[in-house]
Amino acid sequence: MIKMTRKPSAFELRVYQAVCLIPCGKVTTYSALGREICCGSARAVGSALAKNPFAPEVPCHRVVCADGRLGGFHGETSGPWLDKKSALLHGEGVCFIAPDRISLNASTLHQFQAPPNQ
DNA sequence: AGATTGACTAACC
DNA sequence: AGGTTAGCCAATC
Repeated sequence: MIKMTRKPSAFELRVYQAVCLIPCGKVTTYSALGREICCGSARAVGSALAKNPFAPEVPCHRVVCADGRLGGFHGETSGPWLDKKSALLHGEGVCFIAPDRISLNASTLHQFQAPPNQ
């Protein structure tokens, strides 16, 4: 049971909102998210998602590690939920290079900022 | 208020 | 190529 004794902080809400913007079939990394919203520490982002009070509302499964691994899901770094995360990403058209690894290509990674040059 | 942990990342060996 | 160490930011104890 995830602790939700308090309402999410502004920082966490920022993370949830950013994740919510990720379109289907694309993913983002904790660091990329952190850089976009505030700081650059993926830990803060991951920590926020770990509490994720908006489970199905926020497509937290679209957030993966910078290495291309899935990272965690439902507050667990391993388990049946991780399998679900991979299944969701695969179902959305994400390119997998391994059962637990996805291809972090420009087509797979979602960019928050619109392309500056085009 | 201080110390520890956490869905991370990059560097080093 | 794989395991360990150090760095970061915010939340929780």
